[in-house]
Amino acid sequence: MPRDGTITRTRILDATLALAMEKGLAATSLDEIIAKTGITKGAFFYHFKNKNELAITLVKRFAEQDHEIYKHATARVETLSRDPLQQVLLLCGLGAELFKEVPENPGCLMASYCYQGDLWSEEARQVCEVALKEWADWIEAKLKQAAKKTPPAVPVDLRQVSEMFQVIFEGAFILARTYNQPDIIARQVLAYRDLLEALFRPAAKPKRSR
Amino acid sequence: MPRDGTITRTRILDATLALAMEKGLAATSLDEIIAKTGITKGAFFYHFKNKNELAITLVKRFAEQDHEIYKHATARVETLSRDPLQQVLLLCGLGAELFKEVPENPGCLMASYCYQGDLWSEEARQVCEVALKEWADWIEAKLKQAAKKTPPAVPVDLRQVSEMFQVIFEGAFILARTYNQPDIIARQVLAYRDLLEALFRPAAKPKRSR
DNA sequence: TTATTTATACCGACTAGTTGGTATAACATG
DNA sequence: CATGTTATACCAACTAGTCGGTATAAATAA
Repeated sequence: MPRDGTITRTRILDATLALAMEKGLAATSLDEIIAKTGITKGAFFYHFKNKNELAITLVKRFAEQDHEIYKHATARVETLSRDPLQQVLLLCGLGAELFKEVPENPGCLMASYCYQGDLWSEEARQVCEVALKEWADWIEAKLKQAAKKTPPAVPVDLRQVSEMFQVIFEGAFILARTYNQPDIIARQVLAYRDLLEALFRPAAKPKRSR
Repeated sequence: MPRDGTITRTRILDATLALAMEKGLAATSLDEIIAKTGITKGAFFYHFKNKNELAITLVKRFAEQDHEIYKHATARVETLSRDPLQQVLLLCGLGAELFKEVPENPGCLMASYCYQGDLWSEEARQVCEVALKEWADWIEAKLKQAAKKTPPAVPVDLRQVSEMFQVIFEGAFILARTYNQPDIIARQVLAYRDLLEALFRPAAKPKRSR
């Protein structure tokens, strides 16, 4: 056996991810990827049959890592509290913490893909959809439980409120880049948490009840 | 005066906007833009000295149009209600309406730029920042007025809550593309509106007050 | 133990086509 | 005719992708 090729493969993916976050994968040439990885054309095309396969492999890995975070985070908050609403609020806190000490160039590969038609194949789309859905599903289930105990202060579509979790992240990434303020991500997630808390506040007692 | 060149100029910008939304400007070649506009290289380079100037001109025009919508929408809701909170809630309703009958490929040029480093010049960034800020400023002012009348149900950073308006849009665009459901944009804005309403609900009366 | 085979992993020059951009001439219109 | 507008022809640099060949190291055979 020659030396382990999965190392090179991983290095290619890492380099590509960094470049994709910074300038978009569509605008990144293979030559740049190759240079950053420190390999040659030949090596690259040994591991990936073309740029598109690289794109899909990369987003799949991204989705897998997201899934790991999902599993870890939900498990964690479920041990920290038994109350479903508290679990969701804790999840937000955890999410904010993740972006407190901020990565170099915060952003989402999926978002970057979906504004670059070349990469936005149906296959890539589905990978992203599945990755996003599991978060919303979990949150929705929790909020529905919470709503049984404490009815929301106003009538709302809890599915939308759940999906908003990711809407916040995706939107905050963009504002963080536009304002050049990475900490906006954590702040937005915390604001979302506060709004959830307000939603599930015990309602104001009317004049007299029952 | 020879024939009017501003028509061609506008046609170039329109064609470019459509392509940029669909596949990203970085991945769009000048040849495609030229073909879609129905002109030639010579005409193009008469109007724009290079692709980058086109990019900046385009985002500036986008920001101007955004500004027009801002002026129109805020003026409208300010006539519809005298209550600042209601004005914000109405603005959300208006925003949702705008995306009810949905444009071809909903999305935000600014978001598309900020994931494509080539285009993301400091100049472009500032144009976007100004465009985004005016919305947040207006909403923040209104919410602060509202907070005087009715203190928020939980302590929140009203600046973040205001900026969330755009966070919702930007994030919803991405989810709309990922889920292939354009109506998610209107739904998210409405959910945001509902959360705001919950936040400014009169607080539950404690055992006894004053 | 040593030589040979075999499969994986990698190299770097090459190609066919595309890219953004230029030079220059033709055309339109006041 | 003068100016603003558009067309044609072209280029150098870069693009993704190919191809013949090499290095490595484990498995096998002598």
